Amino acid sequence: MSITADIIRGHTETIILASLMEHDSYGYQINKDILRKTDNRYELKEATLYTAFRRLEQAGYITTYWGDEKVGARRRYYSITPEGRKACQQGLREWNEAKAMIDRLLQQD
Amino acid sequence: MSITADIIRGHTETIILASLMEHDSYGYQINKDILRKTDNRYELKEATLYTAFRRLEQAGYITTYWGDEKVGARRRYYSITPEGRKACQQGLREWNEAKAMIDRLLQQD
DNA sequence: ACTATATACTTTGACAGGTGAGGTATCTTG
DNA sequence: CAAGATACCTCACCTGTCAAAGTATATAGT
Repeated sequence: MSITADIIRGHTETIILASLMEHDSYGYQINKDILRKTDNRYELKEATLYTAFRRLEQAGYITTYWGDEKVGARRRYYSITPEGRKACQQGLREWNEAKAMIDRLLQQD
Repeated sequence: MSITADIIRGHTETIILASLMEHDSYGYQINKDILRKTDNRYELKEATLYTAFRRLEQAGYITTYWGDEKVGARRRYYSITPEGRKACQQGLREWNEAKAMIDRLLQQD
């Protein structure tokens, strides 16, 4: 596992939820959005992405439906639920707390 | 695993190295330092701490020696090596990069 | 026509770090 | 003398990540 992935670990679900907060989307698109937002520095591995979707669905944080593409590959769209929105906000709060904590632990004083 | 632990995952080694950057120390003390620095909000589990020591030693980032306590339980002290200092600085750089990336991915825009 | 590339989703098995639970031993305090 | 703090260690298990493989459609280049 790359170091970056290990650092990201634990934020994957919140990152996906944050992306779905903007609008419904599908796996491939979400990953491309992540790639764009990070200036091509990071994207989730497919297996990681899709297993995260399963967990989020199981938790009731997202729902899913098939797109009605006439051309190209089929797309499975995901929609965030009210519980998912709460979980996203909670994840964001936890991130801010963890960030402050780690910053304090790593700063030389 | 607690949510916090999952977020911290991947920083454990850098946190320990950062602590040893200040001065040689031993497991129990390092953990108490972490607890103090985070206002009692976080400490490593013992198993996590000691397995991390083994990894860091194996990687050549720390060396170890027994303290010469006349009273009380024996203490195994750890000392950071030049390679460990480099790894700590590298870990700090990676943390700052990852932090900026996650911040961008989680911010609503 | 064929090849490569991009889009798009899925499953399987393995790996690595974190952790609960258990153990050992010493010292201090009530 | 029991309880709690100090101090260390190991094992088995869990969970998220990921490499690898597979399926299918569309497009661009040769």
